[in-house]
Amino acid sequence: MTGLEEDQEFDFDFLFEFNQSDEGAVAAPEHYSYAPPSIGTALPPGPAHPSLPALCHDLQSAAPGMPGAAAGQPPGYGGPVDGGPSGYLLSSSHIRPNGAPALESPRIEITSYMGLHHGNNQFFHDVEVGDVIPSSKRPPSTATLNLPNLEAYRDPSCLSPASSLSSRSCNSEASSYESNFSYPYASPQTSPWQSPCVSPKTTDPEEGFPRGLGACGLLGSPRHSPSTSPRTSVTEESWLGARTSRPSSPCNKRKYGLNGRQLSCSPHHSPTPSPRSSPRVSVTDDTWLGNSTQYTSSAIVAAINALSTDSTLELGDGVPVKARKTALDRCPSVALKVEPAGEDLGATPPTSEFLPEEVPPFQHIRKGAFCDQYLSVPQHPYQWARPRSPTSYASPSLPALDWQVPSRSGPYELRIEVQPKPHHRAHYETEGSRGAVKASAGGHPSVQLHGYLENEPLTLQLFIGTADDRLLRPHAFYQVHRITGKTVSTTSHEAILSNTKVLEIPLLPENNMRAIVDCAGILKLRNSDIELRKGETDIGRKNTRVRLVFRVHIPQPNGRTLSLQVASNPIECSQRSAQELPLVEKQSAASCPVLGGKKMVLSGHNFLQDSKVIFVEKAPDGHHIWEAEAKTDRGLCKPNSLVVEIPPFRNPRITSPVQVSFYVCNGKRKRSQYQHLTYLPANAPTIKTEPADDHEPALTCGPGGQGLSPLPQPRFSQQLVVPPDPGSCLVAGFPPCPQRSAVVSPPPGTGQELHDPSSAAYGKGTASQGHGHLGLQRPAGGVLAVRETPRPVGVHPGPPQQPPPALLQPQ
DNA sequence: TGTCTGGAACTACGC
DNA sequence: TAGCGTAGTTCCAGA
Repeated sequence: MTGLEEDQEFDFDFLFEFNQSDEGAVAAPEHYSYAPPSIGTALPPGPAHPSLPALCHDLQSAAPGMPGAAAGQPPGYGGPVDGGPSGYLLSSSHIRPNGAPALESPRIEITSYMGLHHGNNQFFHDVEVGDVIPSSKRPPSTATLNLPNLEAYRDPSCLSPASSLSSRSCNSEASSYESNFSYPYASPQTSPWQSPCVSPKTTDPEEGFPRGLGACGLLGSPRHSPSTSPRTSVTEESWLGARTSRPSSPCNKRKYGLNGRQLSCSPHHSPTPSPRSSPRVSVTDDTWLGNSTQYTSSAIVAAINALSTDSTLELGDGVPVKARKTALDRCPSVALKVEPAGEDLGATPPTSEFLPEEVPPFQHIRKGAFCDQYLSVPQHPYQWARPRSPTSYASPSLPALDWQVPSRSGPYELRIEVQPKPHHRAHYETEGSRGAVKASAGGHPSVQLHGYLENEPLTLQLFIGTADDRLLRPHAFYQVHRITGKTVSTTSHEAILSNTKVLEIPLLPENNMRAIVDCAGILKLRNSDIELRKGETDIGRKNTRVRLVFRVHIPQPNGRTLSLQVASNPIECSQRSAQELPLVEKQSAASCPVLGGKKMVLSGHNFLQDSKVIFVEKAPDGHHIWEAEAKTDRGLCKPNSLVVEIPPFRNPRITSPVQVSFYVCNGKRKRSQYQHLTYLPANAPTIKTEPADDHEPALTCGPGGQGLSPLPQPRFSQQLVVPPDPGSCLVAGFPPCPQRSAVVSPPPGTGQELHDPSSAAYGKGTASQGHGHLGLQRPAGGVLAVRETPRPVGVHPGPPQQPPPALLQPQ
C-alpha cells in the first residue's frame, strides 16, 4: 500500500455554467493562473461569480481547508496527499452543492507497486491509504483500483508491425505504458524534467526495463518489447506464435450493447490482459504513478472519474464492467531503455540536474517507459532548456488536460490562425504515419500567441482532444503523433501528461510567437484496447472526430502561470467517414427569419444529388421536437456545395431567436454532423449573415454560428455561455439556464471575441445531456476553471467529496 | 530505403 | 439464424 494522492479524491461536483468557446476554450476576463497555495488560501469561499476578483486557480494546493494547503506545504501533488483522511473521506454531513446528500465516498485501495515506492517521491511518503482507511471499510472491489502494471492496453499479439518508428508513438506499444504511467516532462519553460530519450529501437526488455518495473515481474515476461516491430522482431513472433498473414482484424472486437457497452468478450479476444486502468479513470494511472508534481489536477480528474465510473460499475449496479483478464499473469515484455540524459534534443537538462526530490525514482521509470517513443528531431535553434523559473512551472497546479482553459486572458490570446483540414486520416499503430495534419488551403495549421511581448520563448502544447458534445478533454482513442522528417520544419517534443501524449512546440518571439504545426499527426488507438481499459466508458465506435488542442503556459511576474488553450475545428479521422459522410464546412447563413425561405449555401464534401438537409429542433434531452427537410436545389448540387432553402420554423410566432440544427444526409447512417441555424422572430431586426468563413464570428443567438466552422462544434458544452443573469446559471445542479439562447459562439479558432467577461461564468453547458458533472476550480485569477468528469452523473457513486471551499463554490 | 498516401480487404458487430 | 450493411482494423501498393 502506498500513498495515494488524496487530491484525487476531491470531487468537484459543483455545477457552474461555464464559458467555453466552440474552440474548446474558455474566455477569461482574468488570468487563469496558478498560484502558490498562499494565494489560494487567502481566497474566501464564495459563490462562483464572474465578478469576483481574480482568484487563484490552484486547486490542489490553494484550497483552504485542504490539508496540504493548510499545512503550508509546497505546492505539489504531495500537498493534498499529506492531508490525511479528510481528503479521502467525505464527511457525512457533506452536502452537494445542489443539496443532494453526498454519497459516502468510496475508498481507493492502492495495491502496492513494488519498486515504485520511494521516499523521495513526495507521493510516497505521504499518508498511505491504508493508514487512512481501515481495510475493513474498503469495498473489496469497487474502490480497489489496481495499480497498473506495464501491461499494454492492447493485445501484444497485435503489436504494431509498423515499420515507421514515428508511428510507434505514444500509444503504440509504448503507449501502453503511457496509459499507466505518466511522467513529468521536459518543457522549455516549465518542466524540470528532461525529455525522455530512449532509443526507439530498444528491444531488449531486460536492458530497457527500469529497475523499478522489474519488481513488477515484468522483466520476466516473455513478451516482446513494445518497441519492437512485429515485422522485425523474431523474438516477438516466437512468443506470439505464428500470426496469420492478416491478423484477425479487430483482435479485440467487442460487442456493443444498446448502451454501447461491451456485452461479451469475443473468444478472439486477445489473451493479453487489457490494461487495468483507464488513464482517465484510474487513480493508479494518473496519480499514483504519474503526475507527481505537476498535474495534480489530472490526478483528481482520474480519481473522480475512477470513482464516478469504475466504482459504480463495479459496485454491482448492473453495469457491465469493462475488463478483461488482467495482466497479473503476464506482463508485457517491453523494452524500456533510458537513454543518457540530455540526449534528446541536445539541450534537455539531464536528470541529474534535479534534486532527488524533484525526480522521484519512478520518474525515471516513467521516462524509460516512454523513451521508445521519443525520436530525435533535427536540431533547432530553440533549445529545450531548463525552466528558468522553477516556481513558474514546477507548479503542480497546471490545469489538467481535460480542464477547460480560456483561450484569452488579459492581453494574451492563443489563437489558431490556420485551422486544420476537417479530414485527416489517422493512422493505426500497425500503419506507418499518415503524415501531419494539414490545413484546408494547404500548408499546416498554425497557432499564434497574441499579446505576449516578452523575449522568452514559450512552449505550445498540443494534444488531441475530443470533439463531441461534451467538454473538451483528451481523446481516449486518438493521440497526437509527432511527425519528423525533412518536410517538418517545426521542432517538437513529446511528453506524456496524464496518459495523453502532448506535443510541445516552441513558441519563439522571433516568430511572433507563432508556430506552424507541421509536426503533428494523429494516431488512432484500437477501440478494443481503449474500451477495455478499466473504467473507460467512452466507446470508440464512430467516435472519430477530434480536435487539436493547443495550450500555452505563460509565466507571470507574480510567479503564477497563465494558461491559455484553444482547440481547433473538429477533424474527422476515419477513413471511411472521410470518404462517405457528408461534411459541412461552411454555411452561408447563420440565421434566418422564422418563416424560412432563405437560400443557404453549404460548402463541404461528399454532397450528393440526393443529399437531404434535415432541420431539427432538439429538446434538451436530445429528442427531436421538430424536423423538416429543406428543399435542395439539385441542379446546383455539387460534391462540395449544396444549396438549400431553409424551411419555415414550426412556430412562426417565436418571440426570441431559436436555434435549430440541421444536417446533410446522404442516406441511412450517412449524416453530416449537426450544423446550427438560428431562427429569428418575424419582427426581429434582421441579422446580417455574411458568407461564412472559418473566422467569421458567430451570431449572438447561440451556436448557430458554429456552422461556420468546418464541423459543428459541440452544441452545449463547448460554447461560451453568457447567461442573461450571471447568477442564474450558477446555481448548483443544472439550472434551467437558457443555454441555447444564451450561448455565444466565438469565431472558430479565434477565441472568444464575443465573450463578455463581465457576465460570463464558466459552467457546464451539457447539463441537459447529463454527460457528467463539473469539477470546478476557482482559479486565483478569478476565472473558474472547469472540468467535466466525463461520466454520467446519474451513476456517480459519489467520490470522496472534499471540495476545497475556496475552489468550489456552491451557489 | 523510408515515408506518405490512397485504396481495399478482412473481420466483427448490429439490424 | 443467415444475410446484409456498417464500421474498425490491417495490409498492399504506388508515389
